[in-house]
Parts: sequence; C-alpha cells; structure tokens
Amino acid sequence: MTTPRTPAKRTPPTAQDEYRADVAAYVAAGGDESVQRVITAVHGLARKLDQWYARQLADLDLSAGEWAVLSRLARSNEDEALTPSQLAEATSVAPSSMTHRLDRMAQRDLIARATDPDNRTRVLITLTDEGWTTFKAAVRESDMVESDVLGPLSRRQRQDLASLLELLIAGLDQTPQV
Amino acid sequence: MTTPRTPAKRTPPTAQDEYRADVAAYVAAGGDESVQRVITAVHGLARKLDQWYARQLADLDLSAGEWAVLSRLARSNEDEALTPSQLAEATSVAPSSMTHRLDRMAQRDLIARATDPDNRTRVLITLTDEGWTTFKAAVRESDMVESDVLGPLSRRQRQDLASLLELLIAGLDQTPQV
DNA sequence: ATCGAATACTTCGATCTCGAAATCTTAGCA
DNA sequence: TGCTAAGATTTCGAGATCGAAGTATTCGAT
Repeated sequence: MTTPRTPAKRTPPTAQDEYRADVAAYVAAGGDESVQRVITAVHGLARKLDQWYARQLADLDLSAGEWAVLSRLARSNEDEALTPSQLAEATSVAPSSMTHRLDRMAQRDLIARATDPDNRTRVLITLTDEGWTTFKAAVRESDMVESDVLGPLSRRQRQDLASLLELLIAGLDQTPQV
Repeated sequence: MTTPRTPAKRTPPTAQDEYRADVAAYVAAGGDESVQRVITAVHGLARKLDQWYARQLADLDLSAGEWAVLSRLARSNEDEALTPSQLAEATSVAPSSMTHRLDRMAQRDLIARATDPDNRTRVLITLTDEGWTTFKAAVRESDMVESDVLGPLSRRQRQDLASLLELLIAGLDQTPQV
C-alpha cells in the first residue's frame, strides 16, 4: 500500500481498481457484499458507457439528452406519436426543459411539432427524415462501443447475464415506489 | 397491440414493458440481440436506481452530485486526501463546476478546504464530522433501495451476476479508449 | 539564480435545467 | 348552453454546468 506523494502522477487507476475500492468501502460501511458487488458494477458500467456515448455522439453534434429523444421517437414513430410530456418522462427531464430541447432539435430539423388534431392542447412530436438518418448513424456508432464492452463474454455468458438482469427489471415493477 | 386513443391514460407502462420495447427497437435497427439485452438492462437499472437515490437523498438535502463527492471522499479520507480536480474527474464533472459544488458543501460544513503544505498550488478536501455523519445516513438510506432491487435474486444468483459483471468491468481496461 | 512552461484552482460569460406561474384547450356538470 | 376544474405546454426567474481565460505556484533548463 504505497501512497504516492504526488497523486495522479503514477499510473491512472483502472476501472477494475476503482470498482474494487468502491465495493470495499461500501462493505466496510455496513453494506451486504453480494448486493454491493452487483450495484456498484451496474453503476460503473453505466457510467463508462455514458462517457463513451457522449464522445461518439459529439461527432454528430448530439447531446446525450438529444440522443435519448431521438431514440425514444425512433422506437415508436411507426404507430404512435409522442407528446413533449411523454418525452420528458421517458428521458428523465422536466417538461419545461423538454420545450427548449425540442426547440433546438426543431431548429436543426431533427424533429417536427404538430398540434394533435384530436386534442389541440397536445403537441405531437415526430421524427423528420433528417432526424431518422441521424438516429441510424448514431446507432451504428453506439453499436461499436457496445460490442466492444460485451466482447469478453461468450454467447452463453451473455444470455445468462441478460436473464439475471431481466429478473431484476421484472422485480422493479413489484417493488413499492420507495 | 392496442393503441390507446388517449395516451398515458391507460395503465402506465411497467419497467419490464419499456425494457422489452427498447430491446426490440434496437434489434430491429440491426443491433445484436445478446448485446442489446445486456446493455439495455444495465441502462434501465442504473436509471431507476438513480431516480430512487435522488428521492432518498432529497430528504438529506443532497443532490446526486453532492452525494458522489461525499461518497468518494468517504472511501479514501483515511489515507489520502483528494484535490478538487480528482473529485471532478471521479464524479464526471468539469473542474469549474466542482469549485461551486465544494463552495456549497463547505458552506454547509460538509467538507473542508486546506491548501496542501507540500504544494501550495493544490487544495486538499476532507470530510468534516458533519459530512461524515451525513454520509453514513445516506448509506443507510440507499442500502434499503438496493436490497429491495436485489431482492428477487438468490444468494447464488447474485454471485453469478456479480461475477459476470466483473468480467465486463475487467474488460473495460483492455478496450481501447474508443 | 532566473526565466518560461506546466500545473491547479478559480472567475467569467453563455447555455442548460428546474420549479412555479401563466396561457390555452378540453371535459364534466348543472 | 355556460361555467368551473383539470390537463398540456410554454414562459419566466433562479441555480447549475461548461469551456475558456485568468491567477498563482512549482518544476526544469539555461
């Protein structure tokens, strides 16, 4: 356990080092180890993925929030149109923030606003052709990142991992709202 | 596949529904299924956890960013002190933002600033007693959330899941910087 | 010993986000 | 039909974040 006199001049800590230190700290603070290993790993992975997405998306002049909107629209543009409120909920942002985000995206011609003919209180957001091609370009970029991350696992291991995670996802709906 | 005429008035979609729709969309867009199941699940879990943390931490008047600082300091206050830059890097924020965050936390007496005697360019941040007790209170809160989330898994399953995730974490260090 | 580059933090102006109030439309009820 | 309550979006003011420029200290080469 050497404590370098000048911090950060040694080799930068690996993601694995960080992970182990985090788990150790939480366990020392009284957390259950089997819980902390999973939670800490999920957080660490999500964080790293977000960092990489941000870098990839910067090439397309997209923020993470804009990508979230694009992606949410892309997966439901076929059958149902979405309102700003729904997009705000889906992307974990306040409705008022979504207004500005949509302003910018409309200015860049990525999305289009149209008032719902059935209920003129509502605004329906749709993907433009430009938005659609931008989405597909972003998917190609992120696919590369994701495949790299999943690289170390065999096909069998990926399926086991997915199944376990899906058990947790299913449990989220049962868990009381905290 | 019913398309409700008035959106969001039906039963709200479950986390599981959202997850399945997301995976289906990405696979339709050309993503590998075994990859997308894992990535989407990790993102969904992290998102839900963050939402719950935010609600829990609000009781203690802590933002997610402040909690990140507290937690990072708590796990290394013993042997090594941290500088604002290191905290910024650790919590994915710009150094200039960390200045303001530390201002607030110092005002609330959660942390203390002190210039490094060995290098007066540096500022060393330490946890005050107040900060330490706040950290412990927050750990108790989040432990409850995490245990709930991990509830559906047996001890054996948790260990399998942790092991698989740890393989991915270890792989992060090998993966080129993208 | 001194000058210049490098390091670390802070300040500054612009942008983004949030919660609350304001505006407009629809739904329900007499 | 007319009136009030509820719903959806936008506007507004305050606070947070970012990148760049500014300030102070240290390290290295001449």
